[in-house]
Amino acid sequence: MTKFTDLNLDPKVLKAISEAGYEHPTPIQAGAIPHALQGKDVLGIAQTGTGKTASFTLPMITMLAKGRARARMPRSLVLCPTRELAAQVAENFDTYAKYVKLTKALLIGGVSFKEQDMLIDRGVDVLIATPGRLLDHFERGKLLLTGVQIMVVDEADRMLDMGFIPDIERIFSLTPFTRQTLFFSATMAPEIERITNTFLSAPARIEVARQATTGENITQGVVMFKGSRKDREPSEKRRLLRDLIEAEGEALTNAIVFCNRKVDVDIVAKSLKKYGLDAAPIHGDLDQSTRTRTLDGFRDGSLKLLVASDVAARGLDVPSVSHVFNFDVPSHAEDYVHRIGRTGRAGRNGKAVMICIPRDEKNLADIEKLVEKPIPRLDAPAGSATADPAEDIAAEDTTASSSRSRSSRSSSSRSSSSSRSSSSSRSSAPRESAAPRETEEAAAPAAPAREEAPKPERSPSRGRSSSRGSDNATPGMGDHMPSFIALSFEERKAV
DNA sequence: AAAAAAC
Repeated sequence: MTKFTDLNLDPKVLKAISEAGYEHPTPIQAGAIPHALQGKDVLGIAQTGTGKTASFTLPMITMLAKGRARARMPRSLVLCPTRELAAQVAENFDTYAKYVKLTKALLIGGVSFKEQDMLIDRGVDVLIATPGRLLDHFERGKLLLTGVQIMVVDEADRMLDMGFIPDIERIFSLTPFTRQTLFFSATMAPEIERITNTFLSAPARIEVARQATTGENITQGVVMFKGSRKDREPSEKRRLLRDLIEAEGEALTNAIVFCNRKVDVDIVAKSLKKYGLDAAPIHGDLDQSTRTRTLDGFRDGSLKLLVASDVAARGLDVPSVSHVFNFDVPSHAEDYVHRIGRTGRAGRNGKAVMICIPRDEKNLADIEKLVEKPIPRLDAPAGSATADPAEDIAAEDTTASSSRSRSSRSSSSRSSSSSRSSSSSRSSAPRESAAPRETEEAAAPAAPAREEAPKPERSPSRGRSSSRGSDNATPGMGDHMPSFIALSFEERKAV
């Protein structure tokens, strides 16, 4: 079995690796690092969670350890689709370049130019950036990319989804064509294939097949749900979500709740909070400091429920969560796999529960086709979905501004919009006392019987803090993806 | 149809 020490990495890098508790490279690392160190282009086809990030940071640090950066001319460039992902890569450099003198700058939107400019001015070895902000700096004449020796494109297929490909092509054209390119994508869509044919030269192609399929350690289920009336469906659906969450009891240590739309992320987070659950929203319309704070809180365990848009579906190195709830059926079947892949990581057990309303049945069918097996239907927890229609109108009221004047009880909960108070009431309170229901709807059953609830998975809810270095873990190892995801585009079409 | 990312 290959060890990091077999890989010709700088001794100082090896020291940092070993201090981080790693000994054996993951398949993508073992495959990519030797080629990268030889100066070859690399085409890595791998999911997040395969140790992909270290497969480029480790050789980069080794190669950049020699030489010095010049002002405004970064020696290497890493492009990421989202700000969080870029920040994560930067952290990875910090970890492994601990004993190497390397300067880096993180160029992402949502924060001030000033500090970024200062760093660039001084000269950086590594530039980690999202495309928009990078080009912004370039257009201001603050940045020269002609000194880039190594360029990394991370999560290229997601860049494609987000319409970044023209930017990427432009950035490619600003760097010397003698550069070394390390290119990573989870899939090889035709457009991605075209880019790699254009900008990579004779790349070593490393394709990582996932060992396990979705099933093994992630228990999946879907609750088919129809509102008692069309206009009541949203609030009843939120109630169902609460019941599903509470039905999990102690087995739920932390969870991500995915919604398809940003407004719903806000509404659902607000609704959960209103009922005493420890929840906070994250999506791209929130300012960067809030996003960072929320994510940090979720990582360190002080936040239990993260309500998220697909900003968090891919790539984020969130600690293994015990549960994923799909409040909405994702409309791209592949997103389902990415979302539920946030649980059951590193060999632990996870549970993924989805709510499907009639309108989403087509999308559900697409998902089942993609994962090649039916998702078991679950019964709603007893007492759910039948009663308590008018529930938390106030939560909706924040966004439905037009109807706001009509609703007499809307004023109570509007104030705290998205600010995640750092108050002490972080842990979830019992719902009876927490639900602020002074109105007549309060007559609805407060504590439904739970016998029919989906059985809580026995998940070994160990301390999350140790999640990174357990067992023989290698960076990011161990979240399980269905086998199809590792197939190339052609192979998948054939299925 | 929506999310993400630039000011």
